[in-house]
Amino acid sequence: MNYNNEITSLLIAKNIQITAIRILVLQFLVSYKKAISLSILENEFEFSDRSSLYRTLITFNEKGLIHKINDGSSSTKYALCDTSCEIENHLDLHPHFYCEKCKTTVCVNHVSIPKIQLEEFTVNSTDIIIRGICKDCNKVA
Amino acid sequence: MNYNNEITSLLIAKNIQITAIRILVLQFLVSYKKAISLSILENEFEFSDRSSLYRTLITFNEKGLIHKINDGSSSTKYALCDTSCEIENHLDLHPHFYCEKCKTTVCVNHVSIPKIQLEEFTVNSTDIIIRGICKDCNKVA
DNA sequence: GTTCTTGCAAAATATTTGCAAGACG
DNA sequence: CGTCTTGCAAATATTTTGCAAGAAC
Repeated sequence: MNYNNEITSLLIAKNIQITAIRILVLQFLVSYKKAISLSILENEFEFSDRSSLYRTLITFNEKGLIHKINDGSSSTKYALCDTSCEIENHLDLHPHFYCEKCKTTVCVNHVSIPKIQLEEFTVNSTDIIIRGICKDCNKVA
Repeated sequence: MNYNNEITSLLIAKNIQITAIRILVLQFLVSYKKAISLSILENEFEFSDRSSLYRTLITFNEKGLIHKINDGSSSTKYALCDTSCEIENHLDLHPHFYCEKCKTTVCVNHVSIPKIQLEEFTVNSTDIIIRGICKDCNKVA
């Protein structure tokens, strides 16, 4: 395919073959600003199929374009990785914020994860979920 | 019921009505040392029913006897609260460690959660999951 | 006897896979 | 043509609920 823009460049950079649904999902991810779940994608792309969207997420995650987030809600979420995120060292380096009111999750890119060392364990990574009320929901209340 | 020991005392302290299955589940929780999921309880108590065990966990959680943990595995886990944990202020005050090899989760009681403040958000609580390899699995490897 | 708890069945939700058809290089 | 991707269907896993019977107070 020969359709050049930032989106396709991102895919190429991560060595992901370009397809229509992948472009659309990535466009959506970039514009949505918040973490997405499979069910959000299902609603957004009703013309497509759950399993295709699911496999799109799997692929993006495997190739290091997005990362997986467990925010404590019933569904797994995904968000775009930092540009600094390499596939060889594919870790979330920032906490995530979960709004208990609107149920959305965002990356907190400007805070870094403190490295907690534990004597008894080998530590590979650390995930932080911060819960509370987001700016928009605070306004409403 | 009139069956006095540490287990029933714990239930009474948390204002939980004493029943047979609740005693057994709590005994198991105390001795197991690790976080448990519903499916672990189902295997342990085959004579009982999933929904009863599920509702036991719900009750324990609501009454502040256990807390819920999302360790990134496919199932929700639960662990005994610190004795200091009050129902009015029922938060996990410690990180959890998830072993990527044996898939078990434990409380890291001797480390406390750093209080991360965010300008844009109202912060209610913070959950930390540390991933890696536990002591026992390190020995084997 | 009223309230709370349990067991059974089933629903609801979320995640995952097999397979054949289609698109891409 | 061979490989990768998609759509459809269905399986699996997990969580949750309705309801009636039973236990506790």
